[in-house]
Amino acid sequence: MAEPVRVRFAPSPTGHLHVGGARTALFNWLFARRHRGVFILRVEDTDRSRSTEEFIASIVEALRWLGLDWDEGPPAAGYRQTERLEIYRAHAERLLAEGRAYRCVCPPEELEAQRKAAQARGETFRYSGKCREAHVPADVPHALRLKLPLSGQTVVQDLIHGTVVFEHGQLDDWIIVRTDGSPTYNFCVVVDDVTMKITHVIRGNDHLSNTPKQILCYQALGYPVPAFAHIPMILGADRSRLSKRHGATSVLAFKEEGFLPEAMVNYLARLGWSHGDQEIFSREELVQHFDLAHIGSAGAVFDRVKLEWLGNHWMKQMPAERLANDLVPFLQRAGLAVPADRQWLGRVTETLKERARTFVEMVELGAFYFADPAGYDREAGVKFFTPEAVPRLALLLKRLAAHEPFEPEALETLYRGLAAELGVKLVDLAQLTRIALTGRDASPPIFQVAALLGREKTLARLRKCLAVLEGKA
RNA sequence: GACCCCGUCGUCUAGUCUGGCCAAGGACGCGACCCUUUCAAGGUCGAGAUCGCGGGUUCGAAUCCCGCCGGGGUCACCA
Repeated sequence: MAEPVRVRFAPSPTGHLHVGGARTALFNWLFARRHRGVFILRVEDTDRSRSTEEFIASIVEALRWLGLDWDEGPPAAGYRQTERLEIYRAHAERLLAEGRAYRCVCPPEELEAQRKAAQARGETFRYSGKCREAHVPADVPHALRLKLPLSGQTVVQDLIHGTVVFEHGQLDDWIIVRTDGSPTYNFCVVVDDVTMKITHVIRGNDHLSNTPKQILCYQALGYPVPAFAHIPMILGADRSRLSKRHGATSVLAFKEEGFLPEAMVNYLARLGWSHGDQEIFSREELVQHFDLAHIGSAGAVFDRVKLEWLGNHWMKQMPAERLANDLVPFLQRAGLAVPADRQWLGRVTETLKERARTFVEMVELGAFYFADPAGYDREAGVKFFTPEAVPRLALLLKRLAAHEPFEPEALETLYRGLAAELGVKLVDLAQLTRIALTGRDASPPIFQVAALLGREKTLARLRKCLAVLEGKA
């Protein structure tokens, strides 16, 4: 048996979890679960000015919602970079002692000037190496730079992109510790991944360019280099990196909209990864089939419409109890009374799930179950509130008052009989009833609606409608 | 600008490593029809890709090689 797989997701809490980060987390999680390995959550909060507790809580909430549980990480201590400063300091000191790093006192303003000059000349700025052999004494304020080889190349064996070669001439002695003593991101990542014994670094493609610098750091430290897999980025419709201007990108925003986490996970997994022609995956199937080999190498455009399709698909799969349960907060938010009868609510969701992609839509489509319609859809009224509507409603009221049982099948029999009797089509009676009961000309099957509403409410709404029509006449 | 990555229907993709089964398959979306008490859902059919472009190698290339073009990413004492 090979060494156990250990992977991590390392967000920096400077914002909410966005879909790109969520997919990175998902791929790591799937890889860990697939190989019975360990999934670690690590918080990269070294940027104290932008990192907040609120964002950490938000990211945790998003991961929980998606069902991506971690084996190691917060709230346990030791998984936040701000708690690990001593570890970075020790590693930096060792590099310095072993001559793999050196003190640098070049003033930032001077470097900035050189950067501008290089840019003007059309070149990439690289640190001159001025302090490399300067032997700066420890008692003057200094930054620490990693000493890189001047020639040769570093090869990244990427599990997705294959062999990627970087010339050392393109790299420079980068800063691992700032003048204020704080470690830099690239250095922390290496030290963390090494000390947490990470075996596979699965992260966004935007980090591929940083990888040779990091590999050189592993080597300077004398540690084995983990395997790398740089997954392509998620793009907006214009094929540039997905951002807020492309619309909702926060995972929690999709939760608020009422998407099922199953749909989100299914969608995200299929965005960039594939398993033949299969589109629908349960969490278990994903764990069973996921592999890095079938992650594509091209960026993928985020397609909300396809997510919505999956939203509807998973709604249809979900058992009534689960739907009833999950719908409650959305009812509350819409200001609708939450019915005490959960079983009744379950039956209501059964009639709604075919046409809803999210819980917000479900509430919107089924509001009439929980409150009397506020009015009647204008266009529907024009079409169905004809002169014949009044006598028809009156007749329906009369027949419905004593009809037994008040259930879909019996109601349909009654309606069909009445339609034949009046010489009209069923649809005429059905639509009239639909508008009276729901306020609109589109709803779940009307006999089910009536049965669910019960005789009392059904009659009351028909009566109300009749009154309105007579008042108008 | 330099370096790196990427390039199959509008979108997600199968196929590319191990050339022929691909005059390119599936899915979302779109159109039509069927079903039907409405709307959805479902079913059937259809439009939609000269596999970024140009050369080569080969009996044969989406698949191998070279060049070009296009898009994206990275170049901080940010993460």
